[in-house]
Amino acid sequence: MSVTSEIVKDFKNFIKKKGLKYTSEREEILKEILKSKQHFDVDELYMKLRKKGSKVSKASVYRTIPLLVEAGYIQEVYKQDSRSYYEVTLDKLPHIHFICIKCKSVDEIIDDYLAERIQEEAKNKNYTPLTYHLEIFGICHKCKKGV
Amino acid sequence: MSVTSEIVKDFKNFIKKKGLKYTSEREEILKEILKSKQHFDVDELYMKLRKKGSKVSKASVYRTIPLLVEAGYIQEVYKQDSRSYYEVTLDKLPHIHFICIKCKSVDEIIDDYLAERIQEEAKNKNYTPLTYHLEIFGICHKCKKGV
DNA sequence: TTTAATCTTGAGAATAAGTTTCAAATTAAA
DNA sequence: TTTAATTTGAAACTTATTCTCAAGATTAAA
Repeated sequence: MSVTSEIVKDFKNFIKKKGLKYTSEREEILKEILKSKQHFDVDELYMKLRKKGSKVSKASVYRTIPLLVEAGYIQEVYKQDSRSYYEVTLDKLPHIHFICIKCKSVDEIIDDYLAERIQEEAKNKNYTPLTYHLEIFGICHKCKKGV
Repeated sequence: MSVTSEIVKDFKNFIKKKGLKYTSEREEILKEILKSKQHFDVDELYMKLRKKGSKVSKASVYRTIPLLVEAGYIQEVYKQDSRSYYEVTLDKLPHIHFICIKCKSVDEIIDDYLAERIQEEAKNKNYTPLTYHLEIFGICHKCKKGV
């Protein structure tokens, strides 16, 4: 069984367990998202669906995203200009973004140790952590050299 | 000379260097912000100013904030419900925010080890780190118990 | 101190992401 | 099927932030 159909099956379960109804719109949106290899926002996702001939509405996209976040398939990675960007989580750990304040480039790393420490800190505070954003603002190598 | 008047003097210099004009509105806003001991958003700041009898407009508050960020006196610390929250930078270490997605409460800690590790990671990537945002989203103790 | 050029202001209109409303359509259980 | 409950699309709504513009303030020079 493919990874995608495995996830689709799990999502159906998740929806049912919540006493909700499994609809073709929800499945379409999930499947489209699983194809994305990069960050995406609602508009991009909606446009991709429309171009494929899907009749799904933007409202449904907005309504489905929180479900997918709750189910753990996607996470919000950053906000920019009052727009939220998401990405597929899968088993990827939330990662660190380095944002250069000069050239606006975004680089990323995954630091397992840091991830663990963050989980610990959350638990010390009696929080049930779901996800996190770590953005480091600074100046990248290229800009420092004046490239 | 007090810390506040020192900053006010520096800000005036900053404004002049940029070829802008130093106005009473800009000074009022800066002074009010310097009094804040906690996170604030534009609305809170605007309300505080109005209660004191200030005639400053919300538009001016919105226009002044980017200048204060650029000058380094304040920084955006997180966004919630499409609203930005700021705090006075001074020499405070960037800290971690725990944001409860249910009750919207924000708690914070400072973790020196985490701060160091973040600096290290940045240097490994050849970045010159200036500041960072670490936001952990989850469910707080109270909400988990259903209070 | 007057002038003139430029910038900033307040008020309200505009913008745009995200949410809500509601009638019609779909789902799911009996 | 029948029926109750949920979901959908479309459009209206909400709300933070930005923009517009005429009137007022600041600045440097005369």
